[in-house]
Amino acid sequence: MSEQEYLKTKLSKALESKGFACSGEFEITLERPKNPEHGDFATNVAMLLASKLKRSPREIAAELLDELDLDSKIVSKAEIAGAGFINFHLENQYLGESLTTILKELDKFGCSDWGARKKVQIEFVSANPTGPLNVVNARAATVGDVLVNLFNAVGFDAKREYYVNDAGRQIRLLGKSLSARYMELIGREEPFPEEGYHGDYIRQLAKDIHTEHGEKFGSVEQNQRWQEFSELALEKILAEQQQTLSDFRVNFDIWFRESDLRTKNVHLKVLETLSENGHVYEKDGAKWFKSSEFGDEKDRVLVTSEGEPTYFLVDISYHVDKYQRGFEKLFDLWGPDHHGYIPRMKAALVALDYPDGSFEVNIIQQVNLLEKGEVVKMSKRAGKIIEMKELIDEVGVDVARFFFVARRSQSPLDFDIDLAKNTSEENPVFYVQYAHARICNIIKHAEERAFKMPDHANLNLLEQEEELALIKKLLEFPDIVSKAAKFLEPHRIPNYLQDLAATFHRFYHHHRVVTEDKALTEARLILIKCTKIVLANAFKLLGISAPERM
RNA sequence: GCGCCCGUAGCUCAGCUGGAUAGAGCAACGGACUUCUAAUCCGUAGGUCGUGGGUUCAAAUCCCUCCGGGCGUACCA
Repeated sequence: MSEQEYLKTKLSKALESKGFACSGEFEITLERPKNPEHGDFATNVAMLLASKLKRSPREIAAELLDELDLDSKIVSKAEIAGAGFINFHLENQYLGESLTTILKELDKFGCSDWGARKKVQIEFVSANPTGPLNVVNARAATVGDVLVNLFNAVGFDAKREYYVNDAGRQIRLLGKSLSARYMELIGREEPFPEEGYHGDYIRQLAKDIHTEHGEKFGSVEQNQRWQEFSELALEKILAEQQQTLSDFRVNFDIWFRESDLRTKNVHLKVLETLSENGHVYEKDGAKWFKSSEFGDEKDRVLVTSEGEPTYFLVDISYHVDKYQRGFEKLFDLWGPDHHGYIPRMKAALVALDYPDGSFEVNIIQQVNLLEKGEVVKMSKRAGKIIEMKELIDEVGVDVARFFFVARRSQSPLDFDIDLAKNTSEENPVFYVQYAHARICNIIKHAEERAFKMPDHANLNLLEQEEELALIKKLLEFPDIVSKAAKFLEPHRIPNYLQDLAATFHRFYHHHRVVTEDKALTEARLILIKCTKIVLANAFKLLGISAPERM
């Protein structure tokens, strides 16, 4: 049992036996006070009860305190403070011994099981296969990947999925664009499609195909050529995207193809179900979904007057398919340009009787690249776009991942390229990685002095302020992981890492690990080993490396 | 017009879902290498938490007004 659970149990028992509140009536909150003088944990229950019981909070706190019956081996001091807080101070000896939990759990330290193996899925990036991935895709890739790591760490069975929009109008346009470029290459005119894809990568693709296949497509009938070029372009661009993502250490469990839904007519079945339930009507030759009855601001078209299923309809069927594959909870990460799309998708899934709240969307906000303090203006027309691949080649995977996940994903991110490339003290990534490298070096140094890493030591010797601060910081880790997962806020991990690294560096500068004092050396070796474990576990969640030396 | 996101130190951002004196990093200034790596540490300075109201023992946090910035608002995907 963690010290938090211990305190909560004791508190709720005391509340009941005093008749202040029944168990489950409200949640007992324990917080970690900012000010160390306020102890390691504090609770405000007495203040919350004051108005209900019509008594002074401090009076209530005093009675609770009498009733608590705390183990003095765990809690050294419990006192009333301020307006009616109860502050708990943990016993140093207990703190030291709790390090053994970390030694025992190793790479499992920080994990929990509240997910109960529930199947969840995160769909992210899902960029159109009509061009290279951009920097927002890179941000989404990082956030999604880390979220899955977090979910799995807290006991869910979480999967990464990428939706490939390999059907519909855009793919036809892609084929036509490529065809026009190809024909141009072999000296034959073919008008470039309106709203076609102008990027240089299309020209490059045309060249590749020309080198590979020569002029053979020149004689193919136009519709046939468009079709073949659509497929060729799609597969090549998709392969490129997959390569970029895997170089970025993001590995999807499933690449789901929209065309699979279409060939199996899954979307038509969904249309049928919605119709049967009376959620569909016809107007102006189109079929509409009554999404406004489920919280959307207006109704939406499912099938156009020309008989084309809309992207929306197919997307609904995609989400239905996810449920049918056994996922109980669906998370989508979408770009900022799609947030208006959320209400209608939620509406559709509720209309189909999937539990409200089982589908959630997080918007990944835009990325502003900064160079020399200036925003790098990007424009598709001018062909000035920084691709995901370029950015990563430039700054490195570790740095890019850390930067992308270090901010709340619903806020726009300023990505300072100069800072990211900076391999000095200003770069927070090196700051945290350096802590790990430094520990490895100390351990190596200890071994050279014939100190083997001990299995156990007298951890009561760890009583210096910086040692205790470090231990407490380490013990916070499971809580940080849980909350990062619970609130879908992966940025808590980088924040914590910087905090932990700072606490460690401070300890390092105040105390030597390897000294003549054998017992103390052993205790401190265990302390830094635990620090190393927690750092490595956090790095693993973020998908960045834990360097042994720098 | 309507909807969503954002507004906290010069800059980039945290702030534990309502708690105690609002915190980091960078930039600035002053110190610390004969030591287990100075990619580090110690210290100084820096704030009307956009504005005005409300809710209460308590508001950066919750509700409303307004101001400013970004994005969206298709029988497109």
